[in-house]
Amino acid sequence: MPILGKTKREVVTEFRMAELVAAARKVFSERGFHNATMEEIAQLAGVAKGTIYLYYPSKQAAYWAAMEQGILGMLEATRRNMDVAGTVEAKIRTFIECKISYCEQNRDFFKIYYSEFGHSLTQPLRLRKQFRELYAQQARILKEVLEEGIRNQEIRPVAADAAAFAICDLTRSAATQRVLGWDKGELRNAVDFIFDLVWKGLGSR
Amino acid sequence: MPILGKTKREVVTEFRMAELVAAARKVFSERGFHNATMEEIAQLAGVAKGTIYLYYPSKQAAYWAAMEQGILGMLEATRRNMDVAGTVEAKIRTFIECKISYCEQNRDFFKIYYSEFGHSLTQPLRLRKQFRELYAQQARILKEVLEEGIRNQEIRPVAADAAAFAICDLTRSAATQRVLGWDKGELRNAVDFIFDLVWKGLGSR
Amino acid sequence: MPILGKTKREVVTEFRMAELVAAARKVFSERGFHNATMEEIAQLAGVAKGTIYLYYPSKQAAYWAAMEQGILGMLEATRRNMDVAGTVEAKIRTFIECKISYCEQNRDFFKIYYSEFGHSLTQPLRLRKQFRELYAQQARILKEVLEEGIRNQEIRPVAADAAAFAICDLTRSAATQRVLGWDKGELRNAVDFIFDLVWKGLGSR
Amino acid sequence: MPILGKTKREVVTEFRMAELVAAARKVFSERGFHNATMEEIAQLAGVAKGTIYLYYPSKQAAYWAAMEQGILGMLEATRRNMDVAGTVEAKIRTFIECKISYCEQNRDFFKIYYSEFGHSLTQPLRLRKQFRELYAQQARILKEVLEEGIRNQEIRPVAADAAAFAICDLTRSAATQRVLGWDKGELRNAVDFIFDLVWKGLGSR
DNA sequence: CATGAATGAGTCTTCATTCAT
DNA sequence: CATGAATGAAGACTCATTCAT
Repeated sequence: MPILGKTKREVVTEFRMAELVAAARKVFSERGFHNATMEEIAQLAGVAKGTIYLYYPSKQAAYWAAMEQGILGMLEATRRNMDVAGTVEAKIRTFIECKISYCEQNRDFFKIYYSEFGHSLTQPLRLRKQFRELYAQQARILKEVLEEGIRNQEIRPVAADAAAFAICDLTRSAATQRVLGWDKGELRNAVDFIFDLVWKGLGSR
Repeated sequence: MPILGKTKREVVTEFRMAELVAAARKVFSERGFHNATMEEIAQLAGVAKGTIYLYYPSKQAAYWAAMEQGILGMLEATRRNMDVAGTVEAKIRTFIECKISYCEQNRDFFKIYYSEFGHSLTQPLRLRKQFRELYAQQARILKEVLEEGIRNQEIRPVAADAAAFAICDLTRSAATQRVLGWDKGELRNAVDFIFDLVWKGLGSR
Repeated sequence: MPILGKTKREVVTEFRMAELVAAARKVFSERGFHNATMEEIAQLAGVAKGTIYLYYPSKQAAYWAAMEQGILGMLEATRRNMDVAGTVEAKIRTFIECKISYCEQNRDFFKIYYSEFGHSLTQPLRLRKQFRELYAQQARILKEVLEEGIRNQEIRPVAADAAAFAICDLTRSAATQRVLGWDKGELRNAVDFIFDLVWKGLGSR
Repeated sequence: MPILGKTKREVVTEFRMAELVAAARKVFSERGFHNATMEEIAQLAGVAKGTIYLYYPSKQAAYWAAMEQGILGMLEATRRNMDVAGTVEAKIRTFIECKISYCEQNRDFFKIYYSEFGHSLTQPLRLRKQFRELYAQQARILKEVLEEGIRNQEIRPVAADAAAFAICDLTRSAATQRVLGWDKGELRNAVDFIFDLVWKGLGSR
């Protein structure tokens, strides 16, 4: 007797997976990949160790799942809000704000995400590729906006991709400072600061 | 028979330590902290595993020594060159150029350094403190220059420390792209790009 | 509504068990006891893992069932054919031929059977007993024939049980070589070889 | 200060390895490969678990080392005694006697050796190859003797390799019965029985 | 000082078995 | 009867660290 297209079992499964991802995210964010143990994740999720392996084939996979879900969520939120914004200016500001705000509200994710940048130089190539691909998507969204700005002559003719990376990095840095508690000011101020820097720095005059 | 204030033993010790730091740097940079083994470091340095423990009390310590040396070197090089530069403008440009250039020439160090940012959110507090302290020194140098610029009215009255962090991050990002080979252009162009962004972004008009 | 003395349930049960034994035989023969998994057996039998436990209390039991069925089948086939044979000579030849031929036609069984000899030295005593008992039955059949031959003076007065074991072993070895494909000749030749060796070796002259 | 071509360390290493092989042999022979644990082997050898891995890269390797050493020992002993024997008849008898006697005196080895035959049908190909290769060496020695006998017309013109295998198998069976305690008679009798069977069975008349 | 053999705590992963549905 | 998700015990293997030589 499936209701709403889902059997009870499917609902349970979905719930379990969500719990597991959340537990994984929390433990990985607190300990880092290597110091996290499957045992601790299992306990936090309230299941036995073996149960994790019913949902994820390995520690790596669980880690990746936690991160990917977070990145996709951030991407999704950012994109949705940018679509609403009308001007190039508003879109860039929205991008900065959304990312910082999402990271602040999803600290566990942010810690994993951020530390993954650190790994990206030492990890085996295959894992790096996956991560870079997701990261590049963010930059791409921004790049298109920047290119629009350049066509409008709102922005001077710079290398759009380099600029996009720069904005991403500045935003990430700001997020870090807020998550770590170094910056305890208003979100608005942090966004304004970056946006001003960028908008003036790239401005056409 | 001490010569030049150093006994033979001290010279040998110093030499050994330098070799060990270099080996550690290389191995840690290739494998990351957790996947590096003392065995590999020892082999690369041409000593036995136990010997490392005569110079460093733990793996962590060896890691930290490798990183600290690198950061201090970078700091030193940057400072020396900035002192020569006359204007605020030149100093900022020098800062950016020196850091990128140092990172490009010391890739092993850079990889460790960069990945340490990733760890800085998940590491135990004590280690983070040490790292942050060194990192903050760089920002401080820059902050003073920016404050000078603000007094001169070359730079508009922004929060100097936030701006300093922003410049550090932008610079680090550029270094990353160059070390990873994503940016294969002239060093000059990368420096110009960041400098222009910053100088225009922070400029007084 | 029992028909032919069996209710529908009994028929289904019997069918299920036959399927399970066949699946177990196949998987055990391919992987060996330890590397076989209940999961794989279940899949091959087209049932869920838990279902196996409705028919067999443990992995060991399933394994044993697969083997026992095979041994009894071999014993039965051998006995039936020996009963038809008239002379001692014919009976011995039939024994050899039946065993080899049965093994060639039931390779899954043979692999388990053969590997069980290997286990028989390291297994806990209780399991060994069961296996040895079945094995001894074969030797006993042969022993009686040999004793008949000795009474007839067709065979010289040797220890009948030792001779029976020897013939069993020679036969098993021949079967192995055929199953492994080392001996690709006619079945007839293999049988002749063993029989000649034995008949001449044990002959009264 | 090496003495007799060996440093003290080498002597210790050699001793350690011998102890480990012996412990491995004992544990594997009692439990079988899968039920043996590295922990138990280590305890029996009086070392820590990790120490085993200094000498053997894996459980498999330790197992194989224990077996190989035993097979080579048996081969060596057999060959040495056969070389002394003058006639074909004496050589065959010696072969049978040596093998049985070696197995009786090295029961731990024999159990592993014997059980390996069982595995040889289910093991991955690579391992089987190694084992079969060693096994085949024994058969080859015998085969050459048989061929000599055929040339001498002491033996009727049979397939020498099939006969060699048959003798090996008969011998192994006899060894099994003695090791298991089924045959508690004189070694001499067991040897005589097999030899008579074979010698009459293959005899030229 | 230098060595490297030895240690053993620490973890991921597997899989037979159970049991609520 | 049948299911298959959940369990958790068990074990191979790694590697930082120690210490006798």
